[in-house]
Amino acid sequence: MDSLGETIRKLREEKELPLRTVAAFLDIDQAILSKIERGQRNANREQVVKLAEFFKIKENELLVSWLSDKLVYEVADEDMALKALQVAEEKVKYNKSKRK
Amino acid sequence: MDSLGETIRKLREEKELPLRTVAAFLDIDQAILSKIERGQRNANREQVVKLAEFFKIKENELLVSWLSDKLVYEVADEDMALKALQVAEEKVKYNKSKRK
DNA sequence: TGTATTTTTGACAAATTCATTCAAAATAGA
DNA sequence: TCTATTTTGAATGAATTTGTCAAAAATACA
Repeated sequence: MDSLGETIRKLREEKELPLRTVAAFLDIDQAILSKIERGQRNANREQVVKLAEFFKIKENELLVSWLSDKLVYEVADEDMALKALQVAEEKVKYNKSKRK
Repeated sequence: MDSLGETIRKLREEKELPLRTVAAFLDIDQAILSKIERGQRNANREQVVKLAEFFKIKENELLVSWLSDKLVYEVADEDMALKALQVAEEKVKYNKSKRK
């Protein structure tokens, strides 16, 4: 149940790399990466894709992790969070079938 | 499977009220309400609560509709949309159990 | 038709949020 | 302690959101 931040921090620490190295690859300030790892900032799509490339993990897995983090953030503190997520699922399924 | 906008437009038309009337109750310009009804603008929490009050419907139902709209919007155009919603659900459940 | 009413649109401004940079402070390890 | 790394927060600028307003478009209906 790791967040994107926790996931990439673990990966980075496994390889014993400083923030600097990964940040350079992403072409961002290391302060930003530090914040992303601790969930204080949102990564953008491009950064997630590059992170997957850097750590050689499946891009889609990391994208799901990133997207779901954003969703959780969106409904945080709402009593109706779970219900809203379930209804959103229905809506997405409905839209999908409608588009065919 | 109605969006918040569709829901409140139907309610307003049932009662044959002009945008003006509902907008006045919400204390917003009728242009904004027009856009909310057609999904071009997001309502805020306060407006949703007032709309429920105005139309005398359950506040929670309208909040779920509003929240789920935002979630759908967030994952729109993403292939991983459904998966992300499911993972987000797991995360919310996990956080809930953890907070106890 | 013509007229009144309602709805939609888009330009604009204000307010708010968001991302980024930077340097200093805190932390960790030898 | 010395050094490298990480975290923090203030400052800035960019981007997004929010609302106002007036005109245009659509609608209703005599």
